[in-house]
Amino acid sequence: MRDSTQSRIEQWKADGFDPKNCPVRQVLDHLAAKWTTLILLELENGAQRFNALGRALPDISKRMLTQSLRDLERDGLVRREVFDTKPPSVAYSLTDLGRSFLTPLHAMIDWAGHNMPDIVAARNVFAASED
Amino acid sequence: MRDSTQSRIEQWKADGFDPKNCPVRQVLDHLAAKWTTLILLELENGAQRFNALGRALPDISKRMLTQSLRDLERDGLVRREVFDTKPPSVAYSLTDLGRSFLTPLHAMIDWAGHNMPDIVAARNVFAASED
DNA sequence: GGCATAAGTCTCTAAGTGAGACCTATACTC
DNA sequence: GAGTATAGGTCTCACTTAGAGACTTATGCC
Repeated sequence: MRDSTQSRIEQWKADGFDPKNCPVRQVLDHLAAKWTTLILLELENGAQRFNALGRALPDISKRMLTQSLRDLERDGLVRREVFDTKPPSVAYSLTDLGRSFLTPLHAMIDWAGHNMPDIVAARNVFAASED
Repeated sequence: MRDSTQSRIEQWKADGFDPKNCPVRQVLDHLAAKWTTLILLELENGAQRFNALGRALPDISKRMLTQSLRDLERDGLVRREVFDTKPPSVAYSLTDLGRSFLTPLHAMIDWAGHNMPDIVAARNVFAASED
């Protein structure tokens, strides 16, 4: 096996990166969280309000919806706008940064959709081998 | 209070998908987990044994290493081979399926690396706005 | 004999998640 | 004018999950 491609992790270490404090990891830890990706997909078509998001994602609790939206806002992927209606309403929408994340996200979703049959088959084999 | 545009998730629902039981989500829940991606990256260069993986990923516990490897094995991304040495050793390596996942994974990592400055800037703005 | 190594398992505790009650303010319904 | 609904959350409690690290079983090394 060729060794011309050193692993990314090895490179980072060589560059003095502490893997425990890896910035890419910090970003991915947020973005790969269960709900954030679903929220981003839901916002792909345009701004949505808090409760509309909650209805679109039926099994997210308000608590986690709030928390996930805060994370996305903090990282600059989502914009939060408060409108002075009565009662006040809040709209969430993608920033340019958030929109740009959809490309790699869709790449991963497409991979999952495309390879689902193999994964299901592997799971069946694995389950069968456990008896 | 109808939504004017139909989101991708809405479309799936219209197609009879239960979002709670979405197969893509099941796959992504595993693959987007904290450790699985790091393990896959670590295996990119070739097979590794259990303890070698543990040393490469210094802040993973043995418990989670075992569990993550099992998940990856179950989904067919990683192959586990036991060698009858003394004491017996176990090598983990990527399957073709696992290797194919590296493409979208690297796309996401590249995005994170490339957009890190914007994210850090956004976090600073957000932290400043919290006072 | 005592220590190290292999690949885990087991237990205990700490942290994170989900369900859902509750909050403040306004407007509509009867 | 009491009740109900909507908005966008927060708060609490129960439950699940993750992390730290001791323990296991068999062998080789000094």
